[in-house]
Amino acid sequence: MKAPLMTLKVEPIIANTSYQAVFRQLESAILRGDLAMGEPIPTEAGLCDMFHVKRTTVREGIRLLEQSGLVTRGSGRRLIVSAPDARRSSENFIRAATLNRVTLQDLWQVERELEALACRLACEIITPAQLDQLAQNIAQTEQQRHDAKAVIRLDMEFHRLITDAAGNRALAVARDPLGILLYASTDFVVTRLEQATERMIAAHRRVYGAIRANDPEQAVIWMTKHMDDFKRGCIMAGANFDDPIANFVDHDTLAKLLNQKTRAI
Amino acid sequence: MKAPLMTLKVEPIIANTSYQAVFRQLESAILRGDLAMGEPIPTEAGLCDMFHVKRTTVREGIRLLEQSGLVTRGSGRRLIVSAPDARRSSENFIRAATLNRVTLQDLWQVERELEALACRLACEIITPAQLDQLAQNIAQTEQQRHDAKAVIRLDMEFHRLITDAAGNRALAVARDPLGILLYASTDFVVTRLEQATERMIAAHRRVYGAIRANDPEQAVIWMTKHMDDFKRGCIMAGANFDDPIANFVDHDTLAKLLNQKTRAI
DNA sequence: CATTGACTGTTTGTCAGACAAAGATATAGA
DNA sequence: TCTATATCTTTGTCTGACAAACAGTCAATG
Repeated sequence: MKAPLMTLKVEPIIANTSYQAVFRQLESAILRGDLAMGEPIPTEAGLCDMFHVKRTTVREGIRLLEQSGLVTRGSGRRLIVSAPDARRSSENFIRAATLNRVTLQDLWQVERELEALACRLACEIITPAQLDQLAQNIAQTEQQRHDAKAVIRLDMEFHRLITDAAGNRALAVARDPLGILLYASTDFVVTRLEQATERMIAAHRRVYGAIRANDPEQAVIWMTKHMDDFKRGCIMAGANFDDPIANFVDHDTLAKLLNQKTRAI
Repeated sequence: MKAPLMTLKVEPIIANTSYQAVFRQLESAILRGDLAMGEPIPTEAGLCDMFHVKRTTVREGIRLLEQSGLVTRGSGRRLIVSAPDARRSSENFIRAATLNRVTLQDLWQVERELEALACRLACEIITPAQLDQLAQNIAQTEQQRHDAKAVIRLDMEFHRLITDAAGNRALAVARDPLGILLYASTDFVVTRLEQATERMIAAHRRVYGAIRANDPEQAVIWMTKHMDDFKRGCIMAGANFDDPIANFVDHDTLAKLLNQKTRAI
């Protein structure tokens, strides 16, 4: 009697609420380009008229829009249409990774590959200005080699500079959160192993040299060594690579890293 | 006169609203584990008491939480705490990629690398059951080789199966949206080039064989060939790889792909 | 003339209270 | 014990209101 119902293939009923409908329509309008980037969205009162719902409903829909990064707060109160930035993607990824028990190993494996790709791509198209930035980064790292926090920050920046130089926006979006999460758990490595910093600087110099010389193979080789070194350092410092990242990163650290300079992709 | 002000480094003032504060606190509670996964969040009335704000404010905060994927609708009306799933990450990435003018080339370069990584990782730990699924997928593709839509779907599934078999959650989250976007623009390749499907099937068979034989190198080689083939096919079919993906994918197609089977990560 | 300051209307953020409908729970009847 | 009904909770939406922040105008001031 009941059995047939179990075998019946049905789609779950999606109870669409009004505020979700408001969100979907505004989302479509933005993706379609009907709401121009940089322009403010209509006023709440205006949206009320358009959708024939009350302000409370409109506002709840706008909150969904806000959190998805399709509108941001400009100087005034009005919300202006904008493209979701890397920071928001990173936030999303970090939340998902933390709660889904992603391990340090998981992150590292992917990051290792993407860094290599970034090196390869960067070789061909890196600009002199970007090369300068890399050189400057290395110089700063050498100067502040005894300031663990500064070293971590500069290491993150080094990798981010290479990713930027690769000129691949998809890569930038994909790698950013990995880098943030991975390096958020680096501090104990740098602080506990004196040589770690020195090895890091040496590796950075090699990678820089290879990219400058437009030698993708060498760049990839050294970057990979650098990443392997990183893992070895973590393990020597007592990290279990199969532990979920939530074990390594406290939320304060993460929040600070996330709120660092945001780069438009 | 004005110059000094321009050089003064100041941070823009962020006017924190109450509903954002509600969101942040609930977010923290979830990430910290104070609100257990699978449990419903407190009722709106309860939250009003806790935060000393009115229901409208609480509700707007909850909308932010909802859109970030930290709560989902269960069977009832109550919102239950949950980890953001791959689908949500994909939605976010797709929005960001579309609006930031990510090109087909960008996507393809990253996807190519991640597919290779997935193959390498899958070799070591793939289960017999997962191998069976791959074999079954290939068989189905052969059967339905003349149904373009089915072929695309099965191709997507093939790559997803390999990613799953790689057992790396970070990889899964990173690759999923790339796959969706990339294959959302494949249909014209398959429909215009008769041989495309045949070459695809052949490549899939090779990759499957290599993974089954636990031969990472061969698996990567064939997967890479497969990806290169894909690009060549697109270009032969008239696609300009440097065009933003928005040019290739219409929103309806995308919506359908996104609403396909969601897999928990 | 450029700047400042006050005035005005608009828009947003928050509050207060209300009600219908959908779920959840309890209660009575088989 | 199980089922069906009644009752209570909770959510989604509406109504109306108000203070604070913002944009614009326009006169006063140096």
